[in-house]
Amino acid sequence: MAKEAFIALDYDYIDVDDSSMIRLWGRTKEGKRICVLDTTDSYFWLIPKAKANLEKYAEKVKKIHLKHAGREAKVLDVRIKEKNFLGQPIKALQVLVNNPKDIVTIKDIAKEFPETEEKRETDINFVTRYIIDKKIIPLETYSVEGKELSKKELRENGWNWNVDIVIKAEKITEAKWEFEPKILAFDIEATDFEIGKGQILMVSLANKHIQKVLTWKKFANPPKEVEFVKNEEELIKKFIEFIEDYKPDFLVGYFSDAFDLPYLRMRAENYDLKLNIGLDNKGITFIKGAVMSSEIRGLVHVDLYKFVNNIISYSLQSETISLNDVAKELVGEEKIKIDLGKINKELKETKGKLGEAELRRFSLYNLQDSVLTSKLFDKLWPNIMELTKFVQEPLFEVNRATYSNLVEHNIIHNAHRFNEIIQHRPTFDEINERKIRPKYTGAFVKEPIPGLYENIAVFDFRSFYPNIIVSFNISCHTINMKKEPGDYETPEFEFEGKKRKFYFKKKLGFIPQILSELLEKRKEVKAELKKHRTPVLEARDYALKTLSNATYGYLGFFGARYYSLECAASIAALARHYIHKTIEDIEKDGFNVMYADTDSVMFLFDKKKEEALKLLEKINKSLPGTMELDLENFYKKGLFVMKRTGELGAKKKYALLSEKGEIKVRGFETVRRDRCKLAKDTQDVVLKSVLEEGKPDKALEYAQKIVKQLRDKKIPTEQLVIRTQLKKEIESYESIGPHVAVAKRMRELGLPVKEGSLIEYVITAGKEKLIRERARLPEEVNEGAYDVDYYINNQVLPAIESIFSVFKISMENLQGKKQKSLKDF
DNA sequence: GATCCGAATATACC
DNA sequence: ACCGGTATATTCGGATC
Repeated sequence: MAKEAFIALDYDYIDVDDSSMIRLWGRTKEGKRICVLDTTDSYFWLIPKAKANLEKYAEKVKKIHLKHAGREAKVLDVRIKEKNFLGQPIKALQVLVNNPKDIVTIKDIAKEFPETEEKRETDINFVTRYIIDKKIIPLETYSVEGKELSKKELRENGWNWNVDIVIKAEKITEAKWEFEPKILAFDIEATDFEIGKGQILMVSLANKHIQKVLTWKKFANPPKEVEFVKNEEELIKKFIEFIEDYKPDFLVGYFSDAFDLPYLRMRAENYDLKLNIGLDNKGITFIKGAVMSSEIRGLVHVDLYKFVNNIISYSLQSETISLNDVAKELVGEEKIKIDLGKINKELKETKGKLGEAELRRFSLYNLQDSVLTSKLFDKLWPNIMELTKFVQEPLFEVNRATYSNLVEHNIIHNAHRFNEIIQHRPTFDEINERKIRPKYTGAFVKEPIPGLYENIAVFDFRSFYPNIIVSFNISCHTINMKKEPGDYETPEFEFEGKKRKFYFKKKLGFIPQILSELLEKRKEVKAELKKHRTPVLEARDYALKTLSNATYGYLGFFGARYYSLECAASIAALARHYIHKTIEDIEKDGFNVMYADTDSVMFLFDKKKEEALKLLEKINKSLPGTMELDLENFYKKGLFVMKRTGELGAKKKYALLSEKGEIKVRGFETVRRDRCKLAKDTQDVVLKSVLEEGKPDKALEYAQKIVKQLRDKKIPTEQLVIRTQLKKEIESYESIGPHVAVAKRMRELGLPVKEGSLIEYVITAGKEKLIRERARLPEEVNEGAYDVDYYINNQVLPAIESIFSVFKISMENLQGKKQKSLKDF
């Protein structure tokens, strides 16, 4: 009997005889690479029609067997069990089969039986099934006891795996030990951005201890990290060798799912090389979906870009999620600046002959990318780890998961605690039906009256939507269309053209319960965080916040297993009800509520802080369930402006000055990335001088100075660059805006533009009427060639006009008076 | 040909 | 296709005078 403390980093399953075996790929406490073999039942559920004779039905199902895919597909056993489904207790058949791959064929036969109402859990991956039933959770540490397979036994089975030890598990128990992941970050440089064209010039590898660049482009005085190889083929061989020798747990890249690994594969194929860097000796699996994934068995491929894009980006300040911007914000370091376009052009024009200095810099650039990726991994590892442990799906999946995936995984991995049969993934037809349903009414936003205010209090609901779900027990399992005694109810609201109410049973549903546990855990973590802040605790808090906040959106998402537009609409209706009630309560106490958006209210507290706090307490006493209103902050000043069109106050646009002197800007051009720097900076100065000093006149002088500088062409072009993202394929635009026109130009120039690219352009002066006809790439713009009028009238003035109009300073009517209009400068 | 207005588009707020 | 609705602002592009 062998015994090893180990951690499961990766999971898969293989056919053994007629059934399937789970492989847990991981690391032992001593640092050996391990593969643990284990088994679990493979099954799905049949939900019978009400009149079905269960015993007879079970006997019939039990007899299903057929030859399929070179195997005997058969039902091993059928068990009649008491289960819950959609909140109702039912009797269901658990159909155990010998191989999970046969579930599809067997369920198709069982589906035709007259007794069959529904089939469920046929779309649960066998790895997920294993994790649910055996509770061997990814990234948790265990101890395994079992039989170690000898080299001979492995050979006999044809199991040529690149691990130190293979154990057939007999017993797996929890065991606490510290795991430090051994990672290797990598990055390639190639002559072309497009996969299928060009070749690989360099590969860099890095972690805390290693910095290495492999290249066949030789040059004098190379940095010490650079190792020259003969040619591209040798480069790929060395890369494979290095990984084989170093034996990392994770191979980490940035955008490597869709670039580095597919590129490497393509070039390796060119030399008949196999990228056998996985532990199963099977190379890399490329999973083509809407976005490509590259999976290496046992050596988990982490693509940090996916994680940042799906999960982290919403909490970042960065305007893009490029490695440069993200690393700058999260690890305080940037990429080495080189002109990749120029290098690629030179490579093409001189058939690959770059200057020595350029190559040296290029190699350092390549290395820095791996170094940044490695550091970014260290920073994000607690987040990835906490989410993985919490939702209990393998690291590879969590790395690439979206919010809805995470919410759903969390539900799936908890359903068994409630004896629930898991709802199926929606079919193509169901998705299409859901997509065409009309939108429901969402949150309430109160229109502010434009002006500069003093002494503002802000209250907001703590985790508003999650707490509504919990307090009103909202889920597709608990919803009632007609009121039953004791039901919770929504206010009356318009839903799909009718005035109506929805009702929710008192008996706690399992989704609200999972959510309430989540909120409870977050409370504990928050309390813990008050005592001591650690990266792991912060990451745990972020994971819990992410999951709880995404639950409401998940319910209204057409791809969700537990989709319910009625529930999502009910949550929104309750949110509207409680924000209105809060506004009324505050107004009843004599305060002036000037603004509200979704879960927050702003009102003039008139220097009566204590009274405001007392009111907060009073409101809280009247709130049901776990709902709670918090004091967000007190502010010294707040500015609200008018919409550009119409005489209404603009929603979602304000600036506040806190008592500590910090300015909080929302919605203004200052915080928008599709405005030029000059407009944003000018607005920022104007906002600051209005809020901090209360001096609009001084701000006006500043604005006038900027306008004059513009007219005199003293503003550097870089301040006038407008950045707009290409959100679709270039050809699919109906309306060609400036950024689309520029993207087309870039494509003609051979520059890399694709969906998602941030297009930079400057508007130049000229006779052409349309703006897009005068939009140019920044590098195309000669000094002073920019269109002064455009930047004054379309960029700078719109950003400040609305602020000045609060102080009755008009841009037009100032002509002839003591002060001059901005347009005169 | 100038002008008006809705549609298309991007981005932010919560 | 990969969580929801609410909201502002800009530019295009076609209709209208």
